[in-house]
Amino acid sequence: MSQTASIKDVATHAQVAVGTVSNVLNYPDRVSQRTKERVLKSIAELGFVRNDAARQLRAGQSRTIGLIVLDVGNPFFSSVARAAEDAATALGSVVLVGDSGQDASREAHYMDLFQEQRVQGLLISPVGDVGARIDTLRERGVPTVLVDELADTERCSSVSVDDQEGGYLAAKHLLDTGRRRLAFVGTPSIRQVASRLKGAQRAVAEVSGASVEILDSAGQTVLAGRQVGNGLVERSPEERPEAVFCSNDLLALGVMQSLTMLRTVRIPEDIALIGYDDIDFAISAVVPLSSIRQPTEALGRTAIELLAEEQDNGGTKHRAVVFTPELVVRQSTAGSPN
Amino acid sequence: MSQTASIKDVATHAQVAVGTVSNVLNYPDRVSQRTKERVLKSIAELGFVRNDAARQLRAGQSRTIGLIVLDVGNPFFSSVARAAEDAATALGSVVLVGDSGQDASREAHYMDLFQEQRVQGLLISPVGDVGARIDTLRERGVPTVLVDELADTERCSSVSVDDQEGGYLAAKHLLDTGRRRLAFVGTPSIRQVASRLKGAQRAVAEVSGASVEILDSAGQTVLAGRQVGNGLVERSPEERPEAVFCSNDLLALGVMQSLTMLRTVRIPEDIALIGYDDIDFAISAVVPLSSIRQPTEALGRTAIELLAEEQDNGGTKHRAVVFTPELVVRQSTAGSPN
DNA sequence: ACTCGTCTTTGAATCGTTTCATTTGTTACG
DNA sequence: CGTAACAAATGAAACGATTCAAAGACGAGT
Repeated sequence: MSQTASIKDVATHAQVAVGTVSNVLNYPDRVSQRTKERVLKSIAELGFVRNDAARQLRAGQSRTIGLIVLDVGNPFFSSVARAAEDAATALGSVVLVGDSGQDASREAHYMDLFQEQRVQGLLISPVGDVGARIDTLRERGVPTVLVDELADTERCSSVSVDDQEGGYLAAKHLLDTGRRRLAFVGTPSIRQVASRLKGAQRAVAEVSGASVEILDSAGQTVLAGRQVGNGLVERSPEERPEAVFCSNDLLALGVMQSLTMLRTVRIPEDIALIGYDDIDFAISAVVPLSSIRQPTEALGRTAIELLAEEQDNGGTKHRAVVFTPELVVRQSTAGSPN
Repeated sequence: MSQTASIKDVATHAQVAVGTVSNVLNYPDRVSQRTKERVLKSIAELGFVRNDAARQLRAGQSRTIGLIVLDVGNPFFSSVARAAEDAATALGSVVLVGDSGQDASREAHYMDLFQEQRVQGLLISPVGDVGARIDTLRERGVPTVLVDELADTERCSSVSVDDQEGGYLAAKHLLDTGRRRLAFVGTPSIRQVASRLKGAQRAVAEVSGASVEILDSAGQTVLAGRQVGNGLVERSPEERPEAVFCSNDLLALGVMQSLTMLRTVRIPEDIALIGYDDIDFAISAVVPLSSIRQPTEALGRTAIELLAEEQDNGGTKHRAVVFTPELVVRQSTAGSPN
């Protein structure tokens, strides 16, 4: 009564065979008008709802796509995730989002989970070394697309943004506006961050007398940025950098909070500040934040497209799509120092 | 070879019965040390991974909890979602997040999906009228907990925050600091927004000469806020409100962007501004934003707890937990007008 | 009346687990 | 030596859908 009705119950109720009910659901054209009506009526009366587990078991595959991101709280990733979800929905699939929190063991946990769920495919911003697992998945027919990370196209496809170029753009901009003593804030143990740093260092190397100091942050969050900012405020003015490049906007906003809190440091006059990602909140910061914009929607959409491609070609051909980031100048890097 | 191994393959390989393999996985104590080792070795060699669909089919229920939110891009909801995920993980469950985007049909879509997945339970911030569906789910043994919405405890449990009180606190604060002509920005068709408005109106009614104008926004996003803000900037100074209460922080940040863009309006001198939710970005806004803080972690955690309670008592008893919001004063409402 | 072709319907087999009543094996004790 | 008691291993049945070869229904053509 109150329990869920199965296809068998529907068949009994409508006085047809189970196969017929299944046909009504999956191949309506094969069933005569009269029978179809009767079956649909029974379905409605019993409140029948398909059991997805049974379907999947039979089909051998789910309609689910796994997505593992570094931090869902980060607007960059939530934007990518949303774009991926929309694209997947259009294809009749569902996206399951897992948050690794930049922790390799949580990442592994989600990979296990997704493998147990027999996902159609996997989108992942990797933390740990996932190469071997990706190989295993590919052998078993589960294509993987790296997100925000360049892949070896022998192995799998990827969508990414040229992080080194982004880092170069940011540092170049700071140098172009007259700053020489730069600081880089971030966690270089993360590959994207390391690349951005490398790009920045390349720009610095091009200008004589320019330098870049590395400030390792404890994470990539607003809180971590605030800690780094506090450290800067405590320094004597001459020891402070003239410009700070943060490896993402959350960090930059945190640094900005610390710097502006005590009003002893002015942005951009004393210290210029630039972030990365151009999240929606960058423009409405205390001092509107310059940043490097990444095409998040395109990333999410393309990731799903590449996955579909792999499914079509049986996971034999891989493609690496690389987008180019864009400099967005706002007040936080305006004018020049002195 | 490259295909996935089943429990049967493992059994053959380890020369035991399928039931034994299952026991190794689920009741290791029932199996002798020697057999266990042999089976585990086979599992490793074949790279066996449990098929979750088959497990669920047999079990009749999944380890999944569905969560439907109004907007994952909103830090309020992403924070609630994260807390719920953490709490669920501790219980060995997984949370599937669906974004209704405040659209009843997308909401219905996700409810269908979750029902097909035979979720353990459902957490939902409802848009449309979901009462009937919740009843159906309950009859079928799927408990529901309303999130950020007060429930009729005859029907289901809920976790919410006293929105009317929050609205009252916000408006009272504006009035206490001397403002009289208030404006409320939001979409009152959303219940939470309507309650906040009601609370604000109550506060206004207590002060003679005070008034509140309602500015209906097209959504609850930064963009919608910017549109409303543009409208305010265009008004002559005497037609502008002295204080603006936005039904969430995203709107408030949008309004702030418009107002500060042209520098003709000063915050808080000309117009005081207060938001709602106290998202992380409120503090780092152009003018640090006053807001009403909601206990998001507690909401998410408690939602999962209530779900667990319902599972224990068979969905017979329901409980409505209501949290109290808190005023957070920052610069955007400092001082007094004139 | 018979055959052929087309359209519809049937129901057993299958997917990969878990469960549980049985069987088999081992040890202890009278 | 017989058997009770317990531990370990077995394998068929069940979960609920989809698939597909086969059977059934019906009309048209000869």
